[in-house]
Amino acid sequence: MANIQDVARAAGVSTASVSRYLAGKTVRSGEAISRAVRELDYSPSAVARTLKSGRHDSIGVIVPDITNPFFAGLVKGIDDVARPAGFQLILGNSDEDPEQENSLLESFVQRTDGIIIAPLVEEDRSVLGLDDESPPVVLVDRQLSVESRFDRVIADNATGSRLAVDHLTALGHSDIAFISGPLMSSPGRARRDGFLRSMSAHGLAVGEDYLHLGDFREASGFTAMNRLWSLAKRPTAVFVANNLMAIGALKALHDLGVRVPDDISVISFDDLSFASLLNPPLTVIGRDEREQGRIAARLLLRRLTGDPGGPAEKVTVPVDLVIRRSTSFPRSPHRK
Amino acid sequence: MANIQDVARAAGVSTASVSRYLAGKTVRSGEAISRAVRELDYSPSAVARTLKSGRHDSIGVIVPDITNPFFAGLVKGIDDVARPAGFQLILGNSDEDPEQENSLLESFVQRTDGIIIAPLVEEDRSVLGLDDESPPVVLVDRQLSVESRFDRVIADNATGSRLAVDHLTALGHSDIAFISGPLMSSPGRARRDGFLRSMSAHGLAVGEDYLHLGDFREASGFTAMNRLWSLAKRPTAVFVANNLMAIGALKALHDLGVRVPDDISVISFDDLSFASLLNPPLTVIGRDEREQGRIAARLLLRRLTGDPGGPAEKVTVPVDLVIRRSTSFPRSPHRK
DNA sequence: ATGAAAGCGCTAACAG
DNA sequence: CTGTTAGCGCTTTCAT
Repeated sequence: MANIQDVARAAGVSTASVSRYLAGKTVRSGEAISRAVRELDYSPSAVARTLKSGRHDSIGVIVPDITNPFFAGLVKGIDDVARPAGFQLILGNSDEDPEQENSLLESFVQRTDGIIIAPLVEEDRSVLGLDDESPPVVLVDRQLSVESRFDRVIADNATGSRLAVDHLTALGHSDIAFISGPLMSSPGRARRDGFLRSMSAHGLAVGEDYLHLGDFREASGFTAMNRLWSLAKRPTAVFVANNLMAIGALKALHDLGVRVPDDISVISFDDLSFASLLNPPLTVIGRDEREQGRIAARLLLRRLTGDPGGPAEKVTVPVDLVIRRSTSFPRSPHRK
Repeated sequence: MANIQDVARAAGVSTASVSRYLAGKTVRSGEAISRAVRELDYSPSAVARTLKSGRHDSIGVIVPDITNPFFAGLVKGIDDVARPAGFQLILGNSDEDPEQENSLLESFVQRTDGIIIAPLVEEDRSVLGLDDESPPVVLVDRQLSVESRFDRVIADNATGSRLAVDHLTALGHSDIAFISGPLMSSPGRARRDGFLRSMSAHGLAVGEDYLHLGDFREASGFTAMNRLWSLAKRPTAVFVANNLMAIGALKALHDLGVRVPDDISVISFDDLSFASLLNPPLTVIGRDEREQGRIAARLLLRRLTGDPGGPAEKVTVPVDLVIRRSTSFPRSPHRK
């Protein structure tokens, strides 16, 4: 591989001139350099460049589950604004595993100019352990409990839960179960708290039986739904804290031969591109994840290219209720 | 940020000793170095290390669409084997755009020890332009037309198409339409060729009307299906070349009020985790994408840690027919 | 086992 | 505008 010295020699100039030429500055012998570059098929070493300049021209994104369409959309949104700004996107999938998240984060701190991350838990030690030397970090979809030194863009989870409960109660439901995300994660907790608060605002109690803990993955929704249906007093509606668990729950009901919404109403957080194709089409609390990604990227770019200091900013993105066919008024007797 | 010199100074040794200590070699003053590292919160610069050693300890993966569950699964499979082997995964999404693919590839050539890519087209100039200096590359899911210098792992697309056609004809269909992927991509072409060949093996002709070109994305399946249904002589079955286009096609049929499989049978390439939840559950040609990812990763690791030379290997992964409910014998009259 | 020193390839003062 | 030069932080001979 040719290096800058080879080019300088071939063009009969100094390496500095080549470097300047490469940086787009006007150089007297640009012609000759250009030719030398072409003939030697020279391309500058990004590693050396980074070592010297400290710039990577790339930003890192760490998500808990790239398989989740929500995060896939988020990433696209980030790409929408990062790429035109001249930044490569580098993706990492923590797979809901703190160790992987930590190793990804450590790696990205060294390899990127800035990081956008959806931290696994509110007390995320990896993120909290970051010091001033680390590149700017913005939190997306999930936030931390104690710290507020990071920019962040979060969905309005409390309102989302309220919309779901309001919808269900308006239909006449009162026996409403909840399949929660992990309470260590900020959306997990916020959605559950919102659910509980809204229920009690409606004067409705929620028994232990009706509160199931999941982990945001499909299998846990499946398990929780099976448990729910084995209860002596079955719920007439269930609110599931995310899309993947909702799929699991739907599969469980399907296997059980339970009809939705005839036997039970189902509503979930997070829309899906194919939600309308499901049987039945799924009623959801949706939001614009791509826009959420764009906002996060803009927040990060501001730190990168504008004022690196300044107080941390929190932006909340709205959610909305998308009524499809998986919810209706309670129809069947729901005792076993 | 402390550097190796600071540590050496604090420990009263040379930088060489620190470097050796870091590399896990036995050093006399390991104790002192260890303390210095801890006190200074030292962590070695990956960039400097790479510049010197040439190693990145990471491998790059470039896929056309991270939103597609197939590729998401593939990436997980790669991660399954790359991470235990000590390699970070770095993901890039080319978004079916040759320019993005090229920029990603150029970047990854500089930042990784090896690359796994699903090239957009068979005549992929970015990949074909790679020279001996580039890190090893393995092709996954899609291959190139001319070159065979790359290891690759490909699905048995021809068999997949045959299984689909056999299934449909066994049900009694003869008016079978096909929504194709881009013919510039290897699976696009292989699946279409396989379809045509199988059809003629059954003595069935395929009119121009029944051959629609898509781009593997949802919207194109939607459009194609609408066209198909506006034909004077409608097909009684349609074979869609991938999962995303199948979703689009299903949406079109749904909007049109067409019943599946009563009015038309639908089968597609690529399974989906939620295929059984669709209305109706989708009959597909499936394969184990995660395993496909694992194989690709193993192929790459062999180049990285074992024999870098050796002839390129091609492995073909099997496909299978998963019969659900979207296909049945032709029932309704299908003339307009 | 250890230290001195060269150098990976580049950029950015600095002096001209 | 140009060339000289000093590193960025590390690994790795090469002597010792």
